Amino acid sequence: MVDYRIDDLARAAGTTVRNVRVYQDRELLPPPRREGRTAIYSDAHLVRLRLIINMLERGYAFAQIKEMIVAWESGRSLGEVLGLEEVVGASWADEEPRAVTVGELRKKFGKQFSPSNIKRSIELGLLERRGRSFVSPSPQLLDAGAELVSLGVPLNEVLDLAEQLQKDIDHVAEILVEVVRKHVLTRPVPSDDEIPYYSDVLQRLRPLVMSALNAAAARSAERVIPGVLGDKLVELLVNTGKPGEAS
DNA sequence: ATTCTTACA
DNA sequence: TGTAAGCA
Repeated sequence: MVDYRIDDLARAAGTTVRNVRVYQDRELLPPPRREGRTAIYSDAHLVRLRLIINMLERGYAFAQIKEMIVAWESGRSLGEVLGLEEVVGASWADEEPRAVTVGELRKKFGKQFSPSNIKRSIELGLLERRGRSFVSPSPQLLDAGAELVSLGVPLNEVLDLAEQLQKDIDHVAEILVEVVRKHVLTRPVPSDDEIPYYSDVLQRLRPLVMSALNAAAARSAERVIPGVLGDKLVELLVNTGKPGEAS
């Protein structure tokens, strides 16, 4: 474990002793360990200090940085901090696998519920065999698919879509995670006092990726749907769809 | 010699 | 954010 005196810490982070003291007074930096009269900082402090400086450079005010840190420490996800949770709804957080009967699947997919489509769904991980019936690892995905089918999209193409979506999302998620790994989790083997921080980051990675994907998808949908369907059609659909809420 | 606190600009 | 005085 590497210790720093205040001067070492300031140098390592590329700031001044004075500023470190200010951040400390403002409670942006956790209280250092005390050895007699002098303050001893750890790598965790350095990581935090770099975060503070980074946010300052990006124009955040002290109060905002503190909010972030408090939220972080109280164990809330970044999504919650940014208020995305309300937009997303709790549904994105976690979903439980659900048992689905053959009868249910028949009802949802009608005569397109064929052995070959079942086989493909299983290959794609959309369904799992449980003896005579099935389990859906992601009921949301299943429902979304069922809705497309009920709208008249052939199940074959829905499965094509699911496969493509899976690949694309995997790719994007990998990029996000890799960026975090590269810039935040910089050590292959964290030191003892970094371990809490690392596990914190890992724990937040999942909700973080989901928030990011959701936000990006929402923006993308707004841009792409009118382009594909044509502005007039969308306008018509929006106005007739929710008469009460249409602006 | 260095750090810490307080205070002022 | 920098600087200074007085202290441990």
